[in-house]
Amino acid sequence: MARLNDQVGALLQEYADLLLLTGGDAYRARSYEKAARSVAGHAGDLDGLDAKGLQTIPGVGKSTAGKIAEYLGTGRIQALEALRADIPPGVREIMGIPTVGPKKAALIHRELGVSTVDELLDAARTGRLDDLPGLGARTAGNIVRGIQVLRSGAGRSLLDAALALAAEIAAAVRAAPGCERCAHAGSLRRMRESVGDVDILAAAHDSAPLMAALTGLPLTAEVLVGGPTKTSVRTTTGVQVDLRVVPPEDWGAAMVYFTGSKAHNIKLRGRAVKAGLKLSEYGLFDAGDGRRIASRTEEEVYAALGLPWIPPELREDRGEIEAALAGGLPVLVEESDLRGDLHTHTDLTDGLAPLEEMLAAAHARGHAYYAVTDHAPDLSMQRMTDAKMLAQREQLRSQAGRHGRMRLLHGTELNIGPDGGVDWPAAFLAGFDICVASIHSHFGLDRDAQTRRLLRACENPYVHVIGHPATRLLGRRDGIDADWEAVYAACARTGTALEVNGSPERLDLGDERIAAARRHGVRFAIDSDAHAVGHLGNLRYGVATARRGGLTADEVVNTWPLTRLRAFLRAKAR
DNA sequence: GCCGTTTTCGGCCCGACTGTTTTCAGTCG
Repeated sequence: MARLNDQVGALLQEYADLLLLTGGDAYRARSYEKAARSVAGHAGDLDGLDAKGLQTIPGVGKSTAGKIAEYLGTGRIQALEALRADIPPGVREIMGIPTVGPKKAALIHRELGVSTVDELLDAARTGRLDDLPGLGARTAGNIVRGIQVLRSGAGRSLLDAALALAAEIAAAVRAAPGCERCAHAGSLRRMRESVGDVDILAAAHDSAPLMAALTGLPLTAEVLVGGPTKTSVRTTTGVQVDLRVVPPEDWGAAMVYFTGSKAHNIKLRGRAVKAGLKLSEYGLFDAGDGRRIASRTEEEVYAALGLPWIPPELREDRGEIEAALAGGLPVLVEESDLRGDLHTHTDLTDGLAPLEEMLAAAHARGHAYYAVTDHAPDLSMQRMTDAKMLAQREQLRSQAGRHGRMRLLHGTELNIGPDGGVDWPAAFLAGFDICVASIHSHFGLDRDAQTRRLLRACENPYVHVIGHPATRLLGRRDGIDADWEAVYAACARTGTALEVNGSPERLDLGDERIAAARRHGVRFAIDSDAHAVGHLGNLRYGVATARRGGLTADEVVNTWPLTRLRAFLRAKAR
């Protein structure tokens, strides 16, 4: 089950969406949206708060607190259920299609009776949308493309949600009588950016109590397969979970087998065959007499194949087995290598928490340094001004020494305009300790224009890091098109770091581009892009993505001591 | 619906882009 705060946040967001779809006051809807984000990002637990306590959360007033309290008490929100009765769930789904908002979704539903994405796709393809006022053939084409983008990521869970689900299930299975070990495997263990299902592996002599633990969970909506070695369920959130139970002595071989990837396993089995062995989920055996060679631990299985243990993030058959054989596996960066975070926000722009709270939370994470990088004025919705930024700098300087030995850097997240220019003239930029620069709009420019744009940003002596370089949103938006090889070369030449943005919705750069960029000698920054205290932990997903790209600690500038990092930042402006 | 060094009403996230229109509505970040 998702964290209670997230559940409530999702309900408030749904309420806001339904208000918009029913033509309710947009400001009212925005209030609920704001409350939804605020509640989800709230550091404390909602459970146990009364209506008065709830109102201490920013953006939560009397009315919203009442709805949350109602949910905590009864598990329902009457007002929400009333709106749900009016609007089919498919209409809200339609609203989630890029280029479709509440107005178009409501219009299409009202005029054509369309209430599912499939019906909309049909209506778009048969030209029925063109008859509606304000909609034309181009709109229909955009809707069809939008649905395709959405579908390409459909049915997949993002890394943070999948890991949380896996942890909850593994804990329940582990508590079952006779369970000796339990852990997640599959693409989730390889830390892919999104996963289609969640694989859980457990070790026990008797599987029945473990299977019962899974099927009996409140989050289990439906049992798809129920056998002695494998049980598959669908959760209330629609995710398929497979639980496999193996004898404890087979644990290592099963872990290798169920972690995959398929291509990695095929290569391992081929290697086994050549050595007169047979590898399966039950162990590594002598092909002749069937004698068991190895199976208890992963290390044992890999060793018997003449290989060192290979980190799961690398098991994609992208050369890791060859590298392992040659003794050239990279020593991958670990979360504990990170000394700081170089891209974070506060409530001065679109963050949720005030500066002091973010600093305190960052200090609690043990950071040696921490950069505050709120948005700059070109993102006009954030209403940044020179004066506000300078006041924040003063505020930050006054915090120096109040958070142990953590050093504070004053930075900003600049906006890379369509021509590659950024907010503020050089003289103002020179006042920052660090500048991240990111693309936030004009995603549709052609390849040449996007490349020129990124190259110009790299050439800017005050731009130290390119933030979320590809600008993708997983399952919702493909990134921009650019000549990436040219961008990597420019980053390497100019000493500009590329960000590995740890937000589970971005993971940008992605693993394959990281691997390509590092061949140019590019440096990277693994950042949380935190907009709330709870997001500071996003570094975990950034590290996982960096590991998939094969990064070592030395290639990541925020693993460096502050003096080396500062030298890197200074070198840019020379 | 929320909020307050313009404080109990009247603002609130502004500006650009897209696609449909000839002056604008809807969407997005």
